[in-house]
Amino acid sequence: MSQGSPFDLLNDLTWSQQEAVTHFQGPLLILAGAGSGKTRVITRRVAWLLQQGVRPSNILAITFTNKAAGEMKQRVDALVPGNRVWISTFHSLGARLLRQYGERIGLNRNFTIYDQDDRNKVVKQSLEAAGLDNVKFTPERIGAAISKAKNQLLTPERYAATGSDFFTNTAAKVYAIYQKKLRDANGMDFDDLLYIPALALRMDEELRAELDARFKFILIDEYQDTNSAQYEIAKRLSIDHRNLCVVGDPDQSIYKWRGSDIRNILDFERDFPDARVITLDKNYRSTPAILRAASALIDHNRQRKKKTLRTDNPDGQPVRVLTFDTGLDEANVLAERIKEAVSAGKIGYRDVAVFVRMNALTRTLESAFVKHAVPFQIVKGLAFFERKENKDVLAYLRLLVNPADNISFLRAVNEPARGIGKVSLDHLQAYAEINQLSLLEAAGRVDKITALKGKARDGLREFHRLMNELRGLVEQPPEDVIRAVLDRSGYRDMLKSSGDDDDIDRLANVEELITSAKQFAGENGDRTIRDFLEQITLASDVDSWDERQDCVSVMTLHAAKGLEFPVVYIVAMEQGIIPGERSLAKAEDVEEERRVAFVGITRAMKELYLCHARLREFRGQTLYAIPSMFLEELPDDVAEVDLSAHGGRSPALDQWRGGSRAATEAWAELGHKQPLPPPIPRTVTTNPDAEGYERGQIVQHEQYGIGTITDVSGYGSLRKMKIRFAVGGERKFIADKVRLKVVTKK
DNA sequence: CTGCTCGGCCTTTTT
DNA sequence: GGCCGAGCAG
Repeated sequence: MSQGSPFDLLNDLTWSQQEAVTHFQGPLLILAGAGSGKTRVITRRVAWLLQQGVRPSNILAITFTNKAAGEMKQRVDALVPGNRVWISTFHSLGARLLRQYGERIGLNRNFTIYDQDDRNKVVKQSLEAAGLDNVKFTPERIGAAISKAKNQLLTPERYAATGSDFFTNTAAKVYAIYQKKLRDANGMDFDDLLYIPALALRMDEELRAELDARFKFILIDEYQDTNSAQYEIAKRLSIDHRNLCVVGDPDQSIYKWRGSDIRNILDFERDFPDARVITLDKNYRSTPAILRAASALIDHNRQRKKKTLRTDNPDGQPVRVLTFDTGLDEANVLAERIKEAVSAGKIGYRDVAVFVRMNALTRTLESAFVKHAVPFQIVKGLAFFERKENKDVLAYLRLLVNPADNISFLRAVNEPARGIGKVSLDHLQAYAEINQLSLLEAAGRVDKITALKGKARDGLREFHRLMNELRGLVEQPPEDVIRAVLDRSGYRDMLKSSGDDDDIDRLANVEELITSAKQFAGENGDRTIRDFLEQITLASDVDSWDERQDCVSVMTLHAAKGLEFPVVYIVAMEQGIIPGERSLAKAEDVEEERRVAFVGITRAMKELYLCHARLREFRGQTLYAIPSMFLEELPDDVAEVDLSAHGGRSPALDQWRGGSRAATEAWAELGHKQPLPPPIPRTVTTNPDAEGYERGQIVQHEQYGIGTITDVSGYGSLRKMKIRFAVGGERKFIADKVRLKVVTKK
């Protein structure tokens, strides 16, 4: 497509799509069903606005991932070359605004972006500082509460007012300390990147007006997954220039747990009464069979505006539900099937995607694909940068850019070992606290800290000197800085001289970091270490997806949002996995799980396979798995294919339950190389003496199935216990009332 | 005081 | 399987 007349931008679009593209001024809500060409509409709309004479710098387009932003940039550029439209994620926008305008509100632009890991560390420190580290709330839980509060634009004080229970009180106290610690360390967590700009836009009218005038046209993709802070930013930037266009699909809202609020899209018309609403419900992606499955499933959600997806695509093969004996079988058979289909020339590896509900499920797939020599990639963004050795090196870099970054200081200071242990660091932290210094500054005054001596003292002095020396390089090309850090910190020598074989790999990894930085800087001459670090931290999982490679893509259902594949497998469609165990208690949470499944199903273009196994190894134990309730909700034309050893009546399994020696042989005969899990006795021990129950025993309950006894207390008729079930979570029972089969003794 | 090893604990989804 | 804390040796 060339940059020619408006006609070129529109002639392959439907009437509703054209309407959406050519709506000029005023608020616009596009309700776009799955596969209805929404990316195409946004991209064309940006190009169309440019053709209408809107200046590129007046357009702001928000996407859900950096990858989507990059793709949109490319497509807009192909339509209108050389434009300078601002396309990014909300978080990148926030970071950029804070770097640009932060000084107006007293922020240093060299802030470090703290990821969730860092956040939890600061929360933990804050818990300790508040003397609350003995309470039973985990840093993760408190951190999640703080995150939620920020997403709702609640300051610590206002958050404290939302509840008077013990948890809220504790979290509110910690929140205040946490926020101070963050500011002192010149750190921003993910939520701050939205929270601070949103509050600034609320309070600083001058800034708000300036940015509103700058971003005259705003487009937001995946609007159903925005949170209050993001909504506030969008709204505040659309007061003088009310050209806010949002695109989304309530059925694909899958980030409620992260603070996204489905009401943002449902109430858009209330907030903008004059909004034009355009519905795109024609699907260009999938076969009718796949759409029937998707619709039947999502129809079970009660909190939902009814919507029908239509398509003119030819009917393909039926959607198939595949049943396996075990998760291991599932993985192996998948690998074989994919390999066969590719060998037969029907598809390429790149046409296939395998979706999982949880990252933990990729491991089995990984080994099966390796075993069968099926090329694959696991789409998990930061895996490389999350390796210990790379995190260590990145900590040095972060500390160079931001000397106040105490979290990075604590990580780097004794890596390689400089003889600085926990106790010495406690002394250092106490001194820093009293004198209002960063840890690095305190390390520079180590001679004044009498409690420190010997190796620790020398080590800290040396570390301080090293960081000073390296600081001079901070504006140098990123790869040079990393090289200098490796050389002068002793990190490379440590890896080189160790006898550990793994350290050879670690060395290769940190060297690879140099390559990665070089590549990053090569794309644009003036990129610094700071930009490199920001890019890494704000990367999303899909950003690492390389579609140029001819291989099977394995990813979570969440990462799959926005993508499409000719052939899709969803594995482990089992109760407790999807819907997840923790969602079962609340109907609205199960509805979100259903939307997660819906997102997965609607990624498929031609073939869709929904897989489940009868036994699944999970968290170190093998448990019976019940097929997902969502499978029951599919229409009748879905084909059920039982790929278990004997059509579901496996003698191996029966014998295994009996625990006979023959079971091992039968098992091996079926091609299972793994040893058998512990046998489950066939003899049923109903109602053994209530005193006989012990922690750690695996038991079976008539209604809830297999579970593990997690706690036993009391005696006789007062004896109580807790059992954690594979499905349905933990429940309490009175020992001599409950009917249980003991499956394995401890 | 540091640093290693072992054992117990928990595990959704992610910017 | 992976992380954290406890316990122990140097």
